[in-house]
Order: sequence, then C-alpha cells, then structure tokens
Amino acid sequence: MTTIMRAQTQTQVDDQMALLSQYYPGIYDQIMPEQGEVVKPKRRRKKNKTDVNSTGFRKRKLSDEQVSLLEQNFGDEHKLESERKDRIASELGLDPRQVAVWFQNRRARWKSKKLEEEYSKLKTEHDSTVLEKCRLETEVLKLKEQLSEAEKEINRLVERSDGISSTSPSSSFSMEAIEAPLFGGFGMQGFEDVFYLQENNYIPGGLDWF
DNA sequence: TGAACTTCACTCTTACATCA
DNA sequence: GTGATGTAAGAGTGAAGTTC
Repeated sequence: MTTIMRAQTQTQVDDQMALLSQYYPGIYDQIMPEQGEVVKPKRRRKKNKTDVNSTGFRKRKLSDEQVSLLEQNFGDEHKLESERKDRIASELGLDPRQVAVWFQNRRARWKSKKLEEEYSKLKTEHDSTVLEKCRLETEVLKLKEQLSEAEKEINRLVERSDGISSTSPSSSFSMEAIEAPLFGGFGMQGFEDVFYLQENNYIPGGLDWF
C-alpha cells in the first residue's frame, strides 16, 4: 500500500469511526474502549440484533416516500453532486451519507439490470440466428436432393436419346457438353425442350430457382 | 506531491418472503 | 408454527481516479 493509500485509509477510518460512533455506539465502544488507546477497527463489522441508529431505532428500510423521491432523483440524473446530495438528504431527513450509499447501490442495481437486459437481447438474437441457420441448412439439403434428381433425369434422357439415334450424327451429344453450363452457373441454355417450365417458372415441390 | 473527495466492485448483514 | 433458504436492500471496505 502506498503512502497515499495509507493516508486515505486513515482518513476514511477516521470518518468511519465518527459515523460508527453515531450509528453503532455499542460497537464503537468495543473498538474504542478507552480514550487515547488506538484500536484499529476490524476488517469486517459484526452486527447483531442490537444495532441501532442515532434515533434509537434499528436501522432499516427507507420509507416508500423516501425511496420514491430518491428514485425520482435517480431518474433525473444517476450522478450525485455534493450539493444535490445535501439537498436530497435534508428533504428526506436522511444523512447525506445514506443518500450517497443509496445512489451507489442504485447505480450498481441499474448496471446489473442493464447487463441482464443486454444479455437477454443478445440471447434472443443468437437463438433466432441459430434457427435461421438450421432453416438454411435444411433448405440446402433439399436443394441438393433436387439437384441430384435433376441429374438423374438428365442422364435418363441422354441415355434414351442415345438409344434412339445411335447412328445419327448427333450421337456425339454427351453429358460433358451440358455439365459445364448446368453445374458451372446453373445455365439451362438448350434444355428448354427437356424441362417443361410453367409460365412463371414455378415448379411444384421446389426448384424455385429454375 | 499530497490531501480530500468520489466512484466502483466486492462483501457483509438484515429484513422479509417462500416453502417444506 | 417453524426452521431453512433465497433475495433485495442498506451499508462497510479498499482500491483507484479526480481535483485542487
């Protein structure tokens, strides 16, 4: 720990001891048993059911009205300047320290809630993307099947054509001649007579891209 | 450079709700 | 009714940043 840190810590300890004496006289007495005797406070406070605040009541929840006004102020601005803190504190009859703590906790809760919302949003987006991926993969499989069927049909037609005109000059017709345009770029030039296409090019059951 | 102050993350404690 | 458990809220602590 640096010298600064030590100094700051000591300052904080002093402030905290002042507050402690105000809010938790019992504990304060335990750690400051005698005048002049310096007893460092323990790292963690230990509270018990006898903890009381300066008004004699056990420290507890802020009233609905207090919370409502604090919420209202938090809605206006999440940061809390000194002047504003003091004003709110006096309006609500609270210690400025309480107002500061409330804002601090409120900011933490707000941040936590925001993170939760962001996570939820991202999860929804992720889920729908995964769903879309599945849909597209299914579509690809379907299209592959259709392509395979189309290839088989082409082979059948080519074989039939070979059988009919085995002696004609056009017997040199082969799959090599059609594979390039068909599989290279889904070209269908010269096959208008092989496939019957409806006016709108729609083929029931798929092959929409034809 | 150091003191004073603020903010933040982490933690503890307490009150309260729910359930077996 | 009661003890166990979970949760929200108030508050303490230390580190780091900012301002003067």
